[in-house]
Amino acid sequence: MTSDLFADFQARGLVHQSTEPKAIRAWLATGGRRIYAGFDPTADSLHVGHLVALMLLRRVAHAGHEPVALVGGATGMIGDPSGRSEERNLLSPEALANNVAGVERQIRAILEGTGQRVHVVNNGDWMQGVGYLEFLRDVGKHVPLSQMLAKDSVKSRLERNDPDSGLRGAGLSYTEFSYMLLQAWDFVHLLDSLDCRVQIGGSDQWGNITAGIDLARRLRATDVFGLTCPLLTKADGTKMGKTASGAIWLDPRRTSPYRFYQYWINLDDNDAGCCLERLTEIPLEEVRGLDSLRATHPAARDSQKRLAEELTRLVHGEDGLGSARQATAIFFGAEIGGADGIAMDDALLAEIFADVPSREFARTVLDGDGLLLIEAMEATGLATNRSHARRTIEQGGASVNNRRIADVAYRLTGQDLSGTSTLVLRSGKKSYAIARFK
RNA sequence: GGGGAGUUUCCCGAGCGGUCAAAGGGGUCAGACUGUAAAUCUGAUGGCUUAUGUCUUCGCAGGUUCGAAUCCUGCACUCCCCA
Repeated sequence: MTSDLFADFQARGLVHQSTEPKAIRAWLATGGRRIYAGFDPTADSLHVGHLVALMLLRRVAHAGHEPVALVGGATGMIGDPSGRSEERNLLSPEALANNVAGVERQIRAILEGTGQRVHVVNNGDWMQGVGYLEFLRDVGKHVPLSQMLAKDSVKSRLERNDPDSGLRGAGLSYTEFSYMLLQAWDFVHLLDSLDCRVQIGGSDQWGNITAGIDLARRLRATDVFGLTCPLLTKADGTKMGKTASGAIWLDPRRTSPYRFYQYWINLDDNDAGCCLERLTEIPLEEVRGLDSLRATHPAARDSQKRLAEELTRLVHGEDGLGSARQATAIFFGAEIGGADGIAMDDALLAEIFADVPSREFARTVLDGDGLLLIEAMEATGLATNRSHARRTIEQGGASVNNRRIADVAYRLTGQDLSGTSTLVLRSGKKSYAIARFK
């Protein structure tokens, strides 16, 4: 099965720059080609910002080609200066190995199931044994300094002055300057080992990609291609996937499926369209349909719902999507436990309320008269003091297991537990706290 | 060095010697509305206990008063003007 991948990319707004569009298109017209994108292991998990590249590789696979995901075990030792204003801190080899393992696992999880052979390679594997002198002779000799200096990633950093000394060009070390040579060599290596002739990446990778193309031409006298996609940004200019509380990660231990799901649900109307195009595999006609629905019935937020559903399923699986939905129902007021509420056990509650502050009490405080709700609210931090807690209750803002409690003198007893030892307190609409009784 | 103005509860900013826990605005917290948005509207907003109670607050330290955030003295800091 082969389709016009290049045309598909264009239709979905995924082409920013490319070398020889006609040649790429022709090259991709035959199935079984190998196309690569690189991922730097700067953390043990990828985040939302990496989704565009991951989805590009999935499209590659669906078009009948073999995706090659390169994890930068070697380049991660150096740090890519592209798109950064300051020198990076170097990672320790141990941290890097851990990051590589985490990133590889995530890439495999997302690319498998496409029915295509998936190559996940680590440039550390072929760079480890290469000596410095050897590299300078085999690679460095073939790269003109003028071209290296002309790259935007280098130029912008060279123009930067050191804030303390005012020294010109203090913003880029020789180490990071050399980064592009490594990435260029990766391309040549993948050309040799896998006959991989296309590298794709974000628009900030253009310089590194063309460096590889030049090197391949000089060393192998053969044509290879490069393609970049626009960096995904929000309509207000801020980065996609960043929130006030940090990045949205793909690892559920860093960002729970619920929060991941919520990120997309809350996406601004202006940003939903391009996300549907670039981050999902929803057919374009359907995307257009959602676009017009969004214009006519913005309140229904079909686009956001669909986006959240597709992406949560992709990243966290059907189970993750299920728990995200359940958590959503509960977060937005569904009653927990009791006759009409959603049945819950401690484990499920712990997962759903993973990000919520919690507090442990002795089980015995629930015996007899029980624990004053006011005290529980203060102890869990839902209220800064007892007066605040009392006020909240008086104004109808307090609930236990999502059941509103308006009685200031209410006392919590064993009857109020929703799991075997857990109880969910809420103040206002979205401020939750967990009380555990052991 | 000389002259003037100021320092108020999270912030800004009113505060007649008693009726000031202290106007008003912002913020914050709740409620209503709503698209889990924005805007809007309502209530609350020192602590403790919940009553028409009590304790702590108005730069710091003293003083005058039955009684002061409000008057006096000294100290600290800030701002403005003239040199």
